[in-house]
Amino acid sequence: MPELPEVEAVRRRLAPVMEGARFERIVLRRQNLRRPFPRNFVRRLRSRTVLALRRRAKYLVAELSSGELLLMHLGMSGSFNVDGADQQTDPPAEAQPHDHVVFHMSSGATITFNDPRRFGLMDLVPRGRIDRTLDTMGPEPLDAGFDGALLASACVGKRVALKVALLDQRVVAGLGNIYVSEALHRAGLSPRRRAGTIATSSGRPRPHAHRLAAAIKQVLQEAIAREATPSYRGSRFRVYDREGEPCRTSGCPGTVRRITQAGRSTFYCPICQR
DNA sequence: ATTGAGACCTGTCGGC
DNA sequence: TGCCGACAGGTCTCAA
Repeated sequence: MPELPEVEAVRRRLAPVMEGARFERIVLRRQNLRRPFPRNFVRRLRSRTVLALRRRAKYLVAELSSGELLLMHLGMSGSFNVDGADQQTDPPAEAQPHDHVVFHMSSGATITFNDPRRFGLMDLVPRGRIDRTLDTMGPEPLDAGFDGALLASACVGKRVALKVALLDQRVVAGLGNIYVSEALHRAGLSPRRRAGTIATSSGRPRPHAHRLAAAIKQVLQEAIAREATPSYRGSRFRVYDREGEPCRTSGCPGTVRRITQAGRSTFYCPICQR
């Protein structure tokens, strides 16, 4: 489930039981996820305190008292389960299939990472010299500095489809297949247009760029708000996974279409997205 | 340099 | 019921 809003929701759930707490015991149930765990993973975590739990794009970043950063990525199917923070008398939860990592924290919480597809990732990197992926990552779309001008400058001259460019984490950090479709629909822009068309040739933003940047922020903020509302019901998306259903732009007679771009499904309305 | 295709994994769902 | 292929919200690497 994890694009930026879902990862942010995970961060908010984990922060209270991780920040200020020590890793008392770490259980590794296998040696790798998408990649091998870093050398001495357990030893480098044990007895360290989590100073802060942050998010960068789709990564959770735990700042450790050792000066290292623990990077955690959920891949496609990763999730964290938290047990026992308040009820330390409860019996320990039964291990589930695909539980790969368990953190026993000094807060009393047991945090279990489960990931059936194992596209997830954990790594330890020195603070200050962040790894290649994090370093080359584009702007955080919810930061105040993210706007149409920044987006346009990242797209100048790009000939790839706008949809594909927005999935590129170097252009904007944290968007995934769902929210890209949603943002493009909200901005009224076709996923098929070349990315470079939101900027002039000199890199100045066209109006499209401002609309798109605003739509990205809205879509993400609304999703985060929904994550905080467990009782929320109803169809969450305007276009994603709605092939053949009516467009939800008011007054638009269009029908949602599904196409494949860069090997992934794109959903859009051919009438109101240009 | 940019771009597309394939790879990494398991689970689920629809069609036969 | 059971089997089989297509597909899934992410990234990385390789070759053109």
